[in-house]
Amino acid sequence: MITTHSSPREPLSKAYEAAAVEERLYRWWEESGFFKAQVNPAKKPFTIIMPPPNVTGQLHLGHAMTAAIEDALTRYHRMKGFEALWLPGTDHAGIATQMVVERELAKQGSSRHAIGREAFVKRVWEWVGTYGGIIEDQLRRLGASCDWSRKTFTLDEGPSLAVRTTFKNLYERGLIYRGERITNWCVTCRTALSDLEVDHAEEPGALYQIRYEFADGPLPDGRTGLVVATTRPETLFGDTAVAVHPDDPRYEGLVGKRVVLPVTGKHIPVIADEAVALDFGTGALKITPGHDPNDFETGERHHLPIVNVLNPDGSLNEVAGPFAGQERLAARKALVARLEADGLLEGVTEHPHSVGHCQRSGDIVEPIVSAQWFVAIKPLAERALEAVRDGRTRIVPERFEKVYANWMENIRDWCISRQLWWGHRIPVWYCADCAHVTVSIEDPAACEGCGSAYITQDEDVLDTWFSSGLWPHSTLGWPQKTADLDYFYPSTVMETGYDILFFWVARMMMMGLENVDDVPFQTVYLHGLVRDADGAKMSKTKGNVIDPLESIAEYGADALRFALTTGTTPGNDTRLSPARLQAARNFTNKLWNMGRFVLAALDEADDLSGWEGPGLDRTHPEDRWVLAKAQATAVAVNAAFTELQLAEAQRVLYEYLWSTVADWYIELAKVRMRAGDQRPRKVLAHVLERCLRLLHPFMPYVTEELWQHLKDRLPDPGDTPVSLMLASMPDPVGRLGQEAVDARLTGEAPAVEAMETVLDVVRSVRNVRAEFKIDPATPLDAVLTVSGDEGVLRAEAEAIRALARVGTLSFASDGAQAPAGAVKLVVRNVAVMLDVGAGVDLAAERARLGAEATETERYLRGLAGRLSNEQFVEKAPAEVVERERARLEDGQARLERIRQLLTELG
RNA sequence: GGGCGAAUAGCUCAGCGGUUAGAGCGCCUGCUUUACACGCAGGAAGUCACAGGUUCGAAUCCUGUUUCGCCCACCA
Repeated sequence: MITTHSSPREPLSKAYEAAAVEERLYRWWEESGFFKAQVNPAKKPFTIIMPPPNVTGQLHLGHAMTAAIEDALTRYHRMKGFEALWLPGTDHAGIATQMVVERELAKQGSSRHAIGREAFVKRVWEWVGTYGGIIEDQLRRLGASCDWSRKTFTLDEGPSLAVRTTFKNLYERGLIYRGERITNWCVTCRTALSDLEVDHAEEPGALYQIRYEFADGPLPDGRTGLVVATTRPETLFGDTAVAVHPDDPRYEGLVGKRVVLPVTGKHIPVIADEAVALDFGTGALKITPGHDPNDFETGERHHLPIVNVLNPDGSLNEVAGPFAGQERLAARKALVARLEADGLLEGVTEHPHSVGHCQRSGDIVEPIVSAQWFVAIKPLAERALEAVRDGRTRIVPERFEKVYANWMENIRDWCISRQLWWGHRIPVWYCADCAHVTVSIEDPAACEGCGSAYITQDEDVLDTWFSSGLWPHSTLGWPQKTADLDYFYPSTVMETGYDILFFWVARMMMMGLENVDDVPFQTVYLHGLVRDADGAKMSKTKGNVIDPLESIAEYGADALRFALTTGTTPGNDTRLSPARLQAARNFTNKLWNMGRFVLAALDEADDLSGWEGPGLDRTHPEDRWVLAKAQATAVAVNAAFTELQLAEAQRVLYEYLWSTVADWYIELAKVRMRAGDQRPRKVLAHVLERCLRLLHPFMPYVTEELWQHLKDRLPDPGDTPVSLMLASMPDPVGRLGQEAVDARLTGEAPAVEAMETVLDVVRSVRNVRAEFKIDPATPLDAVLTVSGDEGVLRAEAEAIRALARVGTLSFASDGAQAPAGAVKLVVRNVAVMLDVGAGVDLAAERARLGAEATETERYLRGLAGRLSNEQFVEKAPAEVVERERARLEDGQARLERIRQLLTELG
């Protein structure tokens, strides 16, 4: 038996204790099946496919950010009546996971090669079995309401079938091909990489000028050779030509000559190619088709041979002669020394340049030529580009649509084969007898071409992102035509960090359109990176990492979620500091204590007659005021959700709850409740309950816990299911229409305005008290002079007296007069005369009021100027003009009051 | 070499065409006020980077400049 809350009448702890609430509630939610979604034609679907974290990963703030946003969206739409599916999963993360297990093996003095492929893969599965579930439980701690019954792993049967089906389809359409191409090679990971997996960084380097001697001896002008410039001298063993620009006068007549490759004595031709820059280096370019993408193309144009100089581990191979076996950077040093000794090194200049590094290992990436599998991506990219251009998929923030388009327009074929053992093995079999290539979804027993049984499967696995790219449809059952796919696809929102826009989002767009013939999601929401308090990227080596689990333990999951998603905007990085976590924690505590107060108020009520009656008594100005603002808050929160402005939704709720309800309404209610008025108890319960619903998507735990205590004691029970997460979202727009919400049209504007005046009067008295350093306990007598209706001020007299500590409050209209030494100030249309006892400096008073008059005059001049401007009155919306007129009137009334006081002062 | 973002109170950031520009933190002055010191009340603090322009109206839109940051790109 799971208890939903800490027992109805047990006193609540003075401070909110997240740890006492979170685990219990989560277990209850999950075991009750509240997170589950199913095909339901009666409802509209709302789908988010969770970006699958690495299966061996640990929760970091990026995940926490993702979870906070996606859970808020999911819970909100669930409460809005959508069939909300948030589908979790994990990614096998090829290189990352394999490296982790390889490191383990290395510690034991073993290696994957020592134990062999089968044993190694088994070992990784064991690892996944042990550590694979950790991140799921960490997501649970955040309160993630995802449907765990649908949890998927990229290597599961379904996604694997999707991978093989996609591979075969693309192969048959000619969009997947195998080719000898130049690709990025990581010598640490010993695998090819896609262009995206290479990070470029500007680094100090050197440009070596090396003389290649003419094979036929010196020229008539005395030159003995050509000088080439290179940053990677060790690749010279792979040079198969030297290229000059055809119009370069320095090298006129040299094309066709042969030069001698240093060390090896090999002869290579001088060729002419327009791609050579005249103004860089020496104008003579060594061509190494095996180790430079540009040279590879030049080589193709000139039919040059390709020479590979590197072993897979980054050491030089046998073509390097005496340098064979040396690691590439060591070889570089040794070769430079040798060239110098041979008198072939013409010079060395400093040359900072961009160097590619493997995203995973950090090692310098080497371009090499090898047989790899590629996706001919252009046709897929065109459709993906079109889908964003025509708005079928929208990217938030919009500026990333340009980034996306730019990448899609310049996309290059995608190298998808990896020389790893952990991943989806490429579904290709080579025949030993007929050389036929069999591509098959099922493991074939024989060659498709000749029936030979001597077939062997391709050794490589696919890029992890290949399976990730299928995620939005492979998790829903594709390639089967499932009801899930039909109902939940395309997903509503894809929410993830902007750093994987190309890696993942772009690939999902292409693959989704290709496989399902529809976009994978309607909206892409990109959040920024979480940085430390100083704006630095968090990293273990810097030691500035905030561990989300520690934050949850210290501040609570609600606080962490709130801190991560408040005061931030999509696509912009955000800084998280303990200060922000504290502020969020304080808010949860504030809410908790408001709840405690309201619950106590309900307990203490000695007469709640009419409690069950329909709706609330809305006659009292305080109640009308707080209810009108509650309504406006609900409207604003719903509007913010529509625009995916989660920070705004939370800001509005924070402000309403703290600044309106806690700071004022509760204090006002106390006054009336002490006098025996029961109505505020109902209003409090109602308002708090509405806010708990609105806030629940962001702070699921504290809101649910309070709601459980509150739900059976509501004045207007209406819709009270067993859990807050199943309750409906207050949405006045939906029910009443936008116009009806507008305070002016509902007739609430006068009540709201009048109450604001009351609050200002209270503030002004407090202000004077502080200014004159009057003890807070000393009551001050006050006289009010009101221009206009003073009904609300009279109705609120007790409130003013209590909150402002006024002794006798009287009205000038009753003939009351302030004593000669009273401090006089003007609040809106009210003059407040405060008896502060003896000793008011008349001159200072005159100066203060004079300054106020001047300021008000300046303000009024601005307004009057605007209103006397024909253009303004003509062109500005009537609403704006009207508002300015009203302001002018109010301001004039105020100015009059000030002037009158000045006259009285003499 | 292209592209993007940021520049608003001491700090971190909202606001992105219509009040005399806001919040949190920090700062100053007071408070054991029976929900909360994770709190309450009051206060100080901003030529919204700079220069032009569009507009009845600009922190907000446009152009340029400066300073940071990021992304993309095969310059040996």
